Amino acid sequence: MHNVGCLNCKNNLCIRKVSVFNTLEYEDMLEIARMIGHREYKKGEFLCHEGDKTSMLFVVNSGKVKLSKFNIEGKEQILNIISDGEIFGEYYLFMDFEPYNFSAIALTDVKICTLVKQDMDYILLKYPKISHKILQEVSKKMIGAENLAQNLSTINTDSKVHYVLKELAQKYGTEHEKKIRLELPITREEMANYAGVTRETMSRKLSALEQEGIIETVGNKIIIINDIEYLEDY
Amino acid sequence: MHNVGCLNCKNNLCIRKVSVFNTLEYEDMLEIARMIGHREYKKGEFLCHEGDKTSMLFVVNSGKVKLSKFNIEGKEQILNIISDGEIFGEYYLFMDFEPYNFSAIALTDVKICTLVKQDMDYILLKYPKISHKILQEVSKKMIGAENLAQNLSTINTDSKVHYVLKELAQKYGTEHEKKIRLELPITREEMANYAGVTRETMSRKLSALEQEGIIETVGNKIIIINDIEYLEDY
DNA sequence: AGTAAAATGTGAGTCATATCACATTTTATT
DNA sequence: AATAAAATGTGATATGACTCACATTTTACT
Repeated sequence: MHNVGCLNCKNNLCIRKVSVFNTLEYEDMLEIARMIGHREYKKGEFLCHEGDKTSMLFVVNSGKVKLSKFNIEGKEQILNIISDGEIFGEYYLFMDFEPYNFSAIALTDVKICTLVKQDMDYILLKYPKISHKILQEVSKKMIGAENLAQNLSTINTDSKVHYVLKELAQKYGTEHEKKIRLELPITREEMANYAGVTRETMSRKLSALEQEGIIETVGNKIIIINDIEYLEDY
Repeated sequence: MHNVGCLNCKNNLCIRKVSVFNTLEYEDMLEIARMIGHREYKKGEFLCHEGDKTSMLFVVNSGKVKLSKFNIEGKEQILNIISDGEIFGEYYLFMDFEPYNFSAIALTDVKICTLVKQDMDYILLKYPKISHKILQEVSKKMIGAENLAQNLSTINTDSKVHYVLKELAQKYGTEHEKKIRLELPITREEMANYAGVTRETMSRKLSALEQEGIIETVGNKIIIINDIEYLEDY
């Protein structure tokens, strides 16, 4: 981790691209920008650890971050992937002394803006609209978490793999003539850790889908989904 | 389902026992009470179905409700159990036309108070404190959902069973001389559907725990946990 | 109280996935 | 460009939970 000055945001307001803040007046955004701390992390670095007690809001300015939990045997479960313009850690702003229940790990080199709880308390009081925006944000994530839980509870491994493909396609896919081009932000192993299967199983299931013509792989980082309906209908 | 008048709440303000509302002045609570709809459901009835598009806040006045998702094969995954004084459906107040992603089913005969989205919009505007309270509520549930997801991702069936016992103990257990008396609001099958295992596996694992002296069962509805530390340490 | 229905316990067998092992490919680093 | 490190693919095997079946117990209902 590397602390950098406010240079990033002076001319290029990071919070402007964050939906939680972007309905504010420019002057109000400037006020908030003054409270923001800036950090940079290299790929693979931890932004926070499960169990940490510091409460702050993380704004991803550039890059991607995964939120994960690790069980005793060290197995990772990815909960969410956060891209630039998105936030995380927001629910700890409303609970006192509750330790983080996840770790955040940089998937790429990232630039992060942070807001500490005390400042956020002030901001929420002064701009009640933001509360509502955050409620929308948390609500959406809640539905995501519950869908993930349902997916993980299935014994059907195929549908776990399909689920991850659908999730990634929705967030990182671009449609071209009924096909979806998916630029993967994560490795096969991480796809497995998101789906709740082993790396080997993920590898085998993707091969099978390619055999059937449902998907095509281009190297390791791109997947073309030929038949998204097949994945959805399953 | 059975619609009842406001009788329940005239003399006995249901929202008084709800943390989201109970810091308001009495007059304010009365104002809100006038907007409240009242319903009663028999055990087993659905309060809402996954896919429903009506958005309302449910307040459980008496009884217990489970929130579940069902996959295509009909397998149930219980997401949460809501007791009297608690609310659910709150995250749909902040999203437009988003269908429910769970079904709610009465575990006992229940009395429910409801607030429709339009009224809640007014209430949130007039009493901004409530937004903050709801944020706390949703944040807590978010952590619960993520913990559930992690639990379901484990291949270790023992730890899934332990997880459910710990969760239930925390909510429905009473401590007596280092032992925890747990009055179960759900059946073995539902415990299994919460843990993400089959009924048979749940049954066998509980028998094993009883063999080892970790727990004792008293009929089907009471479990005495002799060694909670064993479950926590695992 | 008596009967039907639901919930629970438990044995036997199957099978899909985790695990282990290792070759191969891709990516990162100097 | 060369080398090391990481990621990926794939075969063989084992294992443990799911499935099915049915006896038994508990609960609900008239």
